[in-house]
Amino acid sequence: MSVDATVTPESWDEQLRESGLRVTAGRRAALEFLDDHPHSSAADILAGLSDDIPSISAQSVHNIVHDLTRHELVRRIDLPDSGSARYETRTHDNHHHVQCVVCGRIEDVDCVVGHAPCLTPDDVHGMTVLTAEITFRGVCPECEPTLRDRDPQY
Amino acid sequence: MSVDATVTPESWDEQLRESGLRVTAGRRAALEFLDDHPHSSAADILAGLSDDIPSISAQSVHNIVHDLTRHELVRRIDLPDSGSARYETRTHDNHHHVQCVVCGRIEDVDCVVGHAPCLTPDDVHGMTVLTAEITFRGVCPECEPTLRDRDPQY
DNA sequence: CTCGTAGTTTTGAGTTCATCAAAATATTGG
DNA sequence: CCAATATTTTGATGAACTCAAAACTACGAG
Repeated sequence: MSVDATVTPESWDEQLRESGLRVTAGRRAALEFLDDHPHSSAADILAGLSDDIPSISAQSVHNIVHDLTRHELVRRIDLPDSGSARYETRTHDNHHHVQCVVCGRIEDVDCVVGHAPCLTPDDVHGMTVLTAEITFRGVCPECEPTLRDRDPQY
Repeated sequence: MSVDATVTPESWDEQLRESGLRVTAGRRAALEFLDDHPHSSAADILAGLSDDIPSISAQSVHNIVHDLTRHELVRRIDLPDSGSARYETRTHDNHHHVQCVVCGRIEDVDCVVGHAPCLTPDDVHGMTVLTAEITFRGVCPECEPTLRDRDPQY
């Protein structure tokens, strides 16, 4: 499967250059793939890029997402029961996520209250809060019947 | 190092039995240790229990925290840059966490707004939301000087 | 346009965290 | 105290990610 070309490919090149990163086929392809497939794991990215770039290696993908994360071109997400870290291209809009506890499916949720970091807790033990990441956990429509079979109380 | 005995040890036994779990030395010790050392990793627990229970193995610790998590006697936390999953005994009060992005230190934060799940997002893609977990990320007082040295903009 | 340098990718090995399976052991109801 | 079964232990296995050095490539200088 190849990536959708409707997203202007040049914009990634510009963003890479603006971050002081060199433009390589792997980085461009990873950004395009993540834009089309948000919440992908490193393994997902490797599988998605292997057709276009047969030489790509798992380590390269790890290097790429690591570098892109450090320069905030992608955002890394760590969730329970997901096996591995996920990545997405939406980096500066302070959105959040819903995760189905049954199938693990992840979807975006727009900022809940006001502006980033969205919430102002009382006692943060003297820490300077930079961001607030919210993960809603629940059950998606497709999984509710499954859950009801196992646990009629729901 | 041994655990603090001010927390009634019997209460853990009761909670284990109420959950249909057998009372074993490992489970009791793990609960006591986690109560004194919240946000511990499996490795932390293993190290903390080895003095009292020399025969304990890493696999036993994984079994224990897995079983206790399933029965909601402990809660598992997955955070970025923490290396491994963390566990804590506060399970039913819907509290949240602050994490220092420099040293990784984790502290508790009490529920921010109203009742659990604290927040009601607009579009959750049809999912039934059960919980909302908030992770604040920031810099703790001890690390701010360090950060200023590296990045004078802060 | 060519070359050189420094940033990237690749190759290969290694580490950590966690899971699976089966044998040994311990808990608890009877 | 015994038996049934849950739990721990032992050992093997796997997945995700990191580390290090060699091969390669982007891109600016000349």
